[in-house]
Amino acid sequence: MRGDGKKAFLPNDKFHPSRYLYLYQMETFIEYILQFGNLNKQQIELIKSKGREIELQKDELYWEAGKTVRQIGFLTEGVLRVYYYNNKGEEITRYFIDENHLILSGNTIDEIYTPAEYLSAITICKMVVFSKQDWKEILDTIVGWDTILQKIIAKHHSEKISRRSELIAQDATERYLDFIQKFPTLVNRVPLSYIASYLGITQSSLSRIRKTIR
Amino acid sequence: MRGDGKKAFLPNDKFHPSRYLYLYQMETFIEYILQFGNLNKQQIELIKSKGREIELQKDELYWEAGKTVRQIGFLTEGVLRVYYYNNKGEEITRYFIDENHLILSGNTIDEIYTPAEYLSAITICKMVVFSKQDWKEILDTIVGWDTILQKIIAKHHSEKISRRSELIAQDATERYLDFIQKFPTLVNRVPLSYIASYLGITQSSLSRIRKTIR
DNA sequence: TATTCTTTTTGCCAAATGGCAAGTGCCTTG
DNA sequence: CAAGGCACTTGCCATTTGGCAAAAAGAATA
Repeated sequence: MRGDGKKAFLPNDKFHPSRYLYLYQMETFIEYILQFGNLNKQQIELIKSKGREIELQKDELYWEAGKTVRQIGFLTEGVLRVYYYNNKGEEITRYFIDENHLILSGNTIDEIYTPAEYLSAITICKMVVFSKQDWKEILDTIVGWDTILQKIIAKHHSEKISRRSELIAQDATERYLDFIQKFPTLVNRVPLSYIASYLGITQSSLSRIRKTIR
Repeated sequence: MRGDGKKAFLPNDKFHPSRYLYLYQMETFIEYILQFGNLNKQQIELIKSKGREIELQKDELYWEAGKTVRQIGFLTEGVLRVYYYNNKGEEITRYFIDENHLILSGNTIDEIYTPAEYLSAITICKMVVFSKQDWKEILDTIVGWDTILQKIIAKHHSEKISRRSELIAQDATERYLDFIQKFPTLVNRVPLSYIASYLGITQSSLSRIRKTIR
């Protein structure tokens, strides 16, 4: 899968697959960042030196409500979901996070961030993570980094708002059609019940709706 | 109303009511900003020198879909609403903006921002506005201004997201109860039809719901 | 105060969605 | 291959919400 059989690696080689894999995730992150602003080689090296790759297993928690978040993460593979419990104790999916999204705890670096919600992996996820400290160092070192961040945040922001508010004006069928149009890559990877709670309908209704569509 | 009859002003006096009114709006803005970070006198003066007060009449547009936004605004009095038209041509209220909120067109300064939605005044509104150019000058001059902004943006962001996503998991009655709890100051100032479209229900349903509640 | 315009409430009925529980299909595990 | 566990589907019926149009209530204006 990774490397596509182009090269054979020997263990302990500095190009050992695991190392290569690491670079691959990081490369994706850099590529993403460069969409929002330019960075020179030195700056890119700094970022690379600070990032660390992690993998989350299915259903593994990345955030937990009430527990301090100490990392900034970038998702390169997999799907996460953010959810909370409403006053009836039901688990409600607030939104999904798919590939190539930054996960900025609370958006500000110097503050301690304690989410009121949970963030867990729907599928196996691969991420690049930075400690808050390293992230702050990047922020202090790279001129223009904050501008890049602001752009990314603004983009995420408007995405989320518009997705959400359009949902509410639609009936259940329209919501689902909208969902598969906006998240074509998620439909087949995310359990029905999560999609249903995201759309604000019951799982059985969604199942029926799905039947009428095809 | 303003000034509360404490003083009598003479026309052309530098303390003439209109001048005083101006300062009052600006004062509110400064006060708001200071919640998010410190500024020295000189910095405050710079901001004051750049801001301009405007008043919007009822139903007057502040943004128009497809038209470039050239201002940053801060609402000190009144209520605005952001709305768009769905594919059935219905007007959907995306959210309300009440007192003490910054209206940052697209969040980034140097870009041209062309909204896809409308922003208009529900009541008479008083605002402090800055041209993008002046705003940029403030940004370039005041160290830490961007940090303050980021905090404000982050706050607005999480407010909006959580308000929206909680709505979708509730039935119509809960949505309304939630609304009056979260926007106690709006309920009596905003026409029923706007609230209904914000909550994703019809006006007549909302009217019926309101009857059952009290 | 009468007139008109706008906003909100209602009645009636249809359509959409929920609740619950059982059924089906698929995958895992022994 | 059998047994159990999930995830999804379905049936049946209750409840909620919508659609439409008319009535009522409030506001604005002359």
